[in-house]
Amino acid sequence: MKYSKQRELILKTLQDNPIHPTADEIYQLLRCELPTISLGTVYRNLNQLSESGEVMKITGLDGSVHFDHNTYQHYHFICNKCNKVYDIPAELVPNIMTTVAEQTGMRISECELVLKGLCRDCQKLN
Amino acid sequence: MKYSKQRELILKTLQDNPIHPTADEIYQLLRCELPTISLGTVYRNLNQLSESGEVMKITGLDGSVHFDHNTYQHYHFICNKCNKVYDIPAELVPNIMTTVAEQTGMRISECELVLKGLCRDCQKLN
DNA sequence: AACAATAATAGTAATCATTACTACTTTTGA
DNA sequence: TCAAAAGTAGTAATGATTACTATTATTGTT
Repeated sequence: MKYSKQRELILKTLQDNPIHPTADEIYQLLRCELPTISLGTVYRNLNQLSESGEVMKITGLDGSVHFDHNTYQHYHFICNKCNKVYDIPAELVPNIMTTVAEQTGMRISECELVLKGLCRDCQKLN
Repeated sequence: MKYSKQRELILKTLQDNPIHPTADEIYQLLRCELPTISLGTVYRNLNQLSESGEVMKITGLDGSVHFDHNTYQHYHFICNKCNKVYDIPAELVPNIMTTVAEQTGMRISECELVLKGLCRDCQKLN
């Protein structure tokens, strides 16, 4: 993979905005710094980066696709009210992959856990 | 929700084909029996049924959306090779929702777990 | 049984996210 | 310095899903 300023900025934007943005949100954020960047470039690079394991692609439950600079094994919680995406440390629910692998015989390489409900902030606002 | 023959057939098709079909696959299956049915009707009814909890919508990892007649709490495994979707009983990984709720303070109402890898059949074919 | 109100349908058009294409530009290593 | 390879911007194309509309089916009431 050859260096490009665009890819570097996409990765930086993702790291500076740990809000699990979508491809389009990253594109909007980037346009300030690099107004000529195209949405296709953002998609292409995010796909490359998630292929190579440098970023994490999050799908699930609401259908929209988010990206995460944190490639450390962890899960996600999406609030039904404010739509924020929260990180859930993998340590809270240990051994999902090994447990299921052992009991089913499947060879498991990826694991995506998405929980939904009300976050603590939105629970207060009742 | 008013009765309709279309909705009944969609639900029946889903029950008779526990292969976790997509909306379009259900549409194709139904066209034999009811050639005039439209794809929009299939989508509308699947969304209604998943709203009302009569069917389960599965998204995750590969982006495509599948439907499941089994509304009993359970998880899924998608094979990277044959793309089949397998059911994983919730009992194999117990208490995900309560554990995370207790430790984070989130109020959790939905939980989607999707695992990927190689199924047993595809492991043999090496 | 007839009837109005309401919800559902088929078929088509519109939308939205994502990918493909192409001529041009950057990077890289010799 | 230069050529090969990979990347880019901009636009067009694709594919899944939703919206729209005129027509049809269902349902509770006379």
